[in-house]
Amino acid sequence: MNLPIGELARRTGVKVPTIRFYEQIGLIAAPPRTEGNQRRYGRTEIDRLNFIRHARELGFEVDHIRELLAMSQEPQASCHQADSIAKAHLREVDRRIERLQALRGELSRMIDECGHGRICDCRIIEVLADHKQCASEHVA
Amino acid sequence: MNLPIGELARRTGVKVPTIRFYEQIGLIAAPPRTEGNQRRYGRTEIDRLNFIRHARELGFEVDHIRELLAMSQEPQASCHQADSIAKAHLREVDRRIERLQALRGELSRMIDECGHGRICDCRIIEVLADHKQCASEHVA
DNA sequence: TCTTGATCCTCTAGTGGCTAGAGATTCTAG
DNA sequence: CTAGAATCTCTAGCCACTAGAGGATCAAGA
Repeated sequence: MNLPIGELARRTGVKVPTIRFYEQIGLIAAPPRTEGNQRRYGRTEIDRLNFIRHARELGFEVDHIRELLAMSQEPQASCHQADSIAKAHLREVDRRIERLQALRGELSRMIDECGHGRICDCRIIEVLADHKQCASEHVA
Repeated sequence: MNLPIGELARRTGVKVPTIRFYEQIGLIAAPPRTEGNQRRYGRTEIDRLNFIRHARELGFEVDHIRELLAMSQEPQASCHQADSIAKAHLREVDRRIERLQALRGELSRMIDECGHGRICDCRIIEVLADHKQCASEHVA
């Protein structure tokens, strides 16, 4: 192993400055250095970064990830905490999906109704200008 | 009209500091002031802020909103641009929904699989650590 | 051994889209 | 006229990075 930071970045899909940033905020530990002061990483860090990247992609906040990581390091602890973090997160994800789907509907209606001509006939501008009644008698 | 900033905020649902911020970044024009240097707004600003707020709620970025606003000001122009901004945005929204739904599935599987015992039996950490095969032979 | 150029280092500052707070001034209702 | 609510400007903070300057180090080839 003994990977330089660039190689770790390549293998985990986390960018070099981001890895250093994660070290700075204590999300990953400071690794050993070469004589010339360069970081060298091992298996552990690949796993840990993959964990972090995946969790970030799933929308977990850094503080949650920190908790999860801490928990994963004392396997004798109860997983009740991890479970409830995940449940809270699931609720949040459901809320987001709901909101995005409503938004999706509105957006595609906007697009459908666009007159494809001049701005003055375009519902996109119109709809955005008027929240209360998003697609009704307004052309006049 | 001649509304003070707080009243404008109340009527548009955009917070006072945010209105000032929008002025600062040039999203809305600097309004006339009273002798005592306080901002006073009219109809125009109510409309414009409603437009902005609605577009932000729909997830449009400020730069996009800027373009849309500019377009709305020359009604003889083509709405092709507005249309394509909205379409690009719709695609982005679709991507987000997709990813959130994948996440949803993973989260609920994680929760189902959590043995409610010790961390070492809990898949939450595990599933997040390993993207490729999210729920297979890994307990060992 | 030397050189080259890719990679690495630290540090500061910037991003987006606000939000919070200090400390001073102005407005308005009673 | 006065009290207190609202306003003003300004700076700094938030999150999770990202960019760039200016310099050091590493690995491979000649």
